[in-house]
Amino acid sequence: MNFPARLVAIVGPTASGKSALGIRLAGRLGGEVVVCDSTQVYRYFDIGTAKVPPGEQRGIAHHLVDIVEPGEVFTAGEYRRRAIEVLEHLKQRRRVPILTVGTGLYLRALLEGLADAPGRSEELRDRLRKRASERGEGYLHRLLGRLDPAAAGRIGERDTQKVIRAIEICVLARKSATEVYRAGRPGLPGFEAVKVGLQPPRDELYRRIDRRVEAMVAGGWVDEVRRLLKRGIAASAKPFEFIGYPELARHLRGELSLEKAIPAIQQATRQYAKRQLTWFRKERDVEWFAGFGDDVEVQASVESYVTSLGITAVKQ
RNA sequence: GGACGGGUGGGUGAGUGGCUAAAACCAGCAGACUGUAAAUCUGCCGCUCCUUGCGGGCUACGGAGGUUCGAAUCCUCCCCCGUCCA
Repeated sequence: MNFPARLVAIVGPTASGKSALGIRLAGRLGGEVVVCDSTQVYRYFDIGTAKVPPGEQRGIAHHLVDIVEPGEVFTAGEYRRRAIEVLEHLKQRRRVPILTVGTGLYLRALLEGLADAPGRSEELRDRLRKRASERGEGYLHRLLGRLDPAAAGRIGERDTQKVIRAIEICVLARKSATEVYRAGRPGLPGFEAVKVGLQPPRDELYRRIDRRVEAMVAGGWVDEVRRLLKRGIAASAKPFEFIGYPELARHLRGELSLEKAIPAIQQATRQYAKRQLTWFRKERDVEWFAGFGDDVEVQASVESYVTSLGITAVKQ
């Protein structure tokens, strides 16, 4: 009853074929896909976030997609809570969770847990930002220096986003963020993760990204953005920060031609893929595969790796 | 054919005699990142050598000459691009 259940986490940069591999593994192992992606949680933003359309899911359940409205703020902490619910549920039904991971922070939040720190406070953040604009550059960092010198030391002065979060923890927890972190992280009790990484050759990945962006546009991405705007979703909503959406919104306002928007989106996507690789490279205990997840040979070797660890097909 | 304007490192583009291997931005590469993470931030970014140092050498601002102690910056000629006049 209480022995740890296994889960498989597929990590890799965007367009490396995680979804295809996830569906394939889920099909073979009697599993269900649990998406670990900070953008696919948002409803209505479908094409640009590369959600797998229902028609291509091959009957495999996909969890943690379309769970929040565009106007909502979603966080790593919230992801962890929601994911744990899903995992417990799958465990009860003896289904193997197959995580397709684009957002490294979310995987870490799930597997290692987050410190017992206070959540976001929009009010506090607004106050901090206001004071910062009055007192000028460096104010927030100096404030953090007083509250938590160690944190100020490791966070760059210009990294306002992280400086604010650290101050937020200090103020709300009434002790330094460093101290809060020192208490450790809870991990993910009851589960054991098998991590599989996709790392196709960089040049091939970049080519595939370029082609995929073109395919997305050909597949109606611009219309999707038009509908989102028409629907009244504020251009300031969070998902409108995701790659491609700002560019296409500008295009629809007549400020950017499609001929210029497409290369810009391709470039931003390549840069994103690079950042993902930087993150995943230092992820521990990942078994790496040097190809794309939709390649049948890669699929076969991942499958045999996973089954060799004792994760085998459950009788249907 | 003539008159102007311009040719700078992968790109855009500053620089009008030494402080310039050459601002800034972009691209690229590497990295950091415990509640915005498709975010945010950092470093490197001509070649090369080593005793890795605010170190040495070489190459570089369209081309070739020249002036000067010293030139991306001044002069001459040539080539190319743009605009205008014929």
